[in-house]
Amino acid sequence: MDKQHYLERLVLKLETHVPLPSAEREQLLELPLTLKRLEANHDIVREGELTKQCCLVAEGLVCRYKIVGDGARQILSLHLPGDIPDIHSLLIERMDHSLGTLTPAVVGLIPHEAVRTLTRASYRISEAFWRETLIEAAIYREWMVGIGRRAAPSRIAHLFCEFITKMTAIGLSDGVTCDLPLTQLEIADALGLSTVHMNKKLREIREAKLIRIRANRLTVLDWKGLCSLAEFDPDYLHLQPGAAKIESD
Amino acid sequence: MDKQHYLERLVLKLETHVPLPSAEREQLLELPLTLKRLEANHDIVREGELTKQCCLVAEGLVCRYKIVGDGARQILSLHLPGDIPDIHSLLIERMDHSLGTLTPAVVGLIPHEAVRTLTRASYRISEAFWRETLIEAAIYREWMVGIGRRAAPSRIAHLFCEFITKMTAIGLSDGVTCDLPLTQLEIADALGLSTVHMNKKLREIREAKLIRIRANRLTVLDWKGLCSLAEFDPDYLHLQPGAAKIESD
DNA sequence: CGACATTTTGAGTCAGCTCAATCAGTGTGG
DNA sequence: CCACACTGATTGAGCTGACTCAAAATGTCG
Repeated sequence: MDKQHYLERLVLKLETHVPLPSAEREQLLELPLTLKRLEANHDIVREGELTKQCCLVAEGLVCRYKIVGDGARQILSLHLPGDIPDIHSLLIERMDHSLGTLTPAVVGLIPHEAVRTLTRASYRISEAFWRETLIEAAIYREWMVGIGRRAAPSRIAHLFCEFITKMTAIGLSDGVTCDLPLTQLEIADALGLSTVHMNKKLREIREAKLIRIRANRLTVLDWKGLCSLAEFDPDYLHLQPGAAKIESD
Repeated sequence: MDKQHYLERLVLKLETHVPLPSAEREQLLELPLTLKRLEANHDIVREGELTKQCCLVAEGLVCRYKIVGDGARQILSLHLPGDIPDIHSLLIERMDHSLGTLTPAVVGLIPHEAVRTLTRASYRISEAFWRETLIEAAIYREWMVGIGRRAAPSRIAHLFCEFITKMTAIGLSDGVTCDLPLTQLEIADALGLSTVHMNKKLREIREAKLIRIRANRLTVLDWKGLCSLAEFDPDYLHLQPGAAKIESD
């Protein structure tokens, strides 16, 4: 509801690595934001479109995806509140992929001009945004390794590790349990798997007592075991050096 | 040999989208560059290292890669002369992957401080670098789609389309033929395939008379056919709007 | 010519796929 | 409260693209 609150989440994220002087922080908090409430599975921007604004995820879960010739979808990234998944459109206006909601969501649209004014006036702000896009690229790399070189169970476990780590970092999880508003089809589309195979391997992970999933809620029963199956090492997320790491037991 | 020449290639690339004022161009051309000649298959930076400099590819072919637990390698990107593959280390010093040569190469090391001075003084320069990293992210996305959702022949064709398009963009190919200094093992590692399977599917593409490969040289025999197999649409490379596109026939 | 890297081929196996039901949960209208 | 519709999860039964292992053939280069 509260624009200020949503922008604060953005600032918090941007300050993960380097704190901003209060003048810069103020400017960010004054960014013009047009809030929009969206249904689940609603496209925010589509491949090919030219954009003059970018979108801050305020509530809900948003994903980036592409559809290939035979209709298969590859989900390329997941975006939690505080993210501006299309901040890149500031410099590359034509979208080479689509952005859509996975759950009912609230997004805040911000005109490029407003952001550009800030990034051009302050290298600290522009570096903070730039850094965010670099971390996203690091996540792409990790996903690529997973899709290209890891077996299905490992990939699935990796997604859970990453998801709960990111949720914990923004205060939406205690590191043990969190909402997981994804269908198995969506997880499969993110991992380059079929639903059926996903389902079978997911059951194995459940039966190995690594996690529990009930009513869109993920609970980690054995963090160490899950990380080990996933070969999960959170370094690539480049969270704050002193950030609360998820501890096992 | 000529530092000036290598930096000019960098500037040319940075100016692909927005031309730089001559003052900025001059500053870039005066960046301090320590040239280093490297063997093939030599690591430039390794995962986990902290860096105080970044590396301009001057000659040769460089790749980014990660090794997973069972020893498999995923090649994450290929870098041609004019690239600074680790420009991201300006803002994220710890490497979450390795960078190595695929051929004998010459790289020019540039201290972060020198680049930072320029990016902080000129938003045009910082935007140019930022944009390069965004285009690289777009390439990651396309690779992810390929690895996750395309069959082997299509993936292989896609790599050739992308490679020759990028080589053409920097003047190292006429759009029909170019050096391809990659072993089948390396191509397989970039595509998330095994060498054996790669080899068999590659033969099919050759037998379909789409390409010819001889002595590390790739020749496209049927550009339209190759693009169609690959579902290749060069938009994601975000080449200059007016850039010379490869035409069929 | 030898030594080594790379490519090619064959044979057998398996992870992951498709197709086709079935089952469970959640609404919705009557 | 029940019947129906719909979405998502689950299961079973093949099928096949891609993998591994192993060996042979072909380059390449000092």
